[in-house]
Amino acid sequence: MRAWLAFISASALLNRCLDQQLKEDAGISHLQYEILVRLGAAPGREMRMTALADALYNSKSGLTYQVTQMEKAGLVRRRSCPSDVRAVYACLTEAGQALVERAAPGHVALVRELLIDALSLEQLNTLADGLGKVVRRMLGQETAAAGG
Amino acid sequence: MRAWLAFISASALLNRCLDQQLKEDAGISHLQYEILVRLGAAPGREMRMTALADALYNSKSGLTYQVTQMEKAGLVRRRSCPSDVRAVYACLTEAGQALVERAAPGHVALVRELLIDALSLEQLNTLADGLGKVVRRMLGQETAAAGG
DNA sequence: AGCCCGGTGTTCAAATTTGAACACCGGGCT
DNA sequence: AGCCCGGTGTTCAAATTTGAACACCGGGCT
Repeated sequence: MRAWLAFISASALLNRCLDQQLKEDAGISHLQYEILVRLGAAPGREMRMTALADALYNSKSGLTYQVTQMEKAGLVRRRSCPSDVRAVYACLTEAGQALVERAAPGHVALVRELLIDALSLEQLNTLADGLGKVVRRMLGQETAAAGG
Repeated sequence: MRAWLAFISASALLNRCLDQQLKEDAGISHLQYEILVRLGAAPGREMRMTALADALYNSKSGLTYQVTQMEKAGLVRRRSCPSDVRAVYACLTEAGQALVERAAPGHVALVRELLIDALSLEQLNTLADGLGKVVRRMLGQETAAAGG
């Protein structure tokens, strides 16, 4: 179970550390940063609320809260969908775009320092392959796992 | 950055899934389960509050809250230290011990199913070595990272 | 003995997360 | 057209987390 212990420790520490840095650096949480990044990478810089929640493995209500906060801060804007009245798009504003661009270098550098530089290229590839498979398995059998 | 993406995805999914199972299975959160396990493994089934918080990479106030909750549930008991009036020990009660023993098999089985069984022995060793190194590096330079 | 720095665990308010309930709409069926 | 199932995003209360402030004590120094 050495792998498991290392995994949860690394996970907790990395999250804590990155959250800290982003908060000092850009005044946003790691989750808010991820929201900005996803929106920035999406076509038209906008995404459906549900799609965004799924991409971040976050609850719908949690996302509603965060988007509301970020809208107050001017980083994001809500837009309703013309073809489906129920749907809501979250759009990246220019201020949001500017903030990601300002925060990204430091964030990427810290990830590199804490994770990438600690490992060999081979270790990184193994880690990416292995955890990628873990993620695909979990997404494929969420109900099976809950049942058994 | 494939490794990084896989890592945070796996981390979020695993945590969510394990939390879910423990809540259904034993009525406790993943954090509470970890507290019980650490106490169970400690000599005398007790630990200083600060030592416990450090071991779980948790804040002191967060631990105070959780221990209070668990004390109400009868899983844990507070004991003050005779040699240092400031110190407080959290001790595992018999009910707490019984709960871990009841919850552990299912938890371990799920970890095995979701993580261990998805990977080869070689992948597991690489992952344990790599992430272990990451953890040691982070613990060694927490202040350095905050400064740069 | 007296002072002071650093460590201990708790308290508090504010922020965030969680999950259930909700209002509302789309689309398939008759 | 009318019904109904399932999906959309939000609201709400309760639980939890966060971080600063706090009260208190230990131990080294004089």
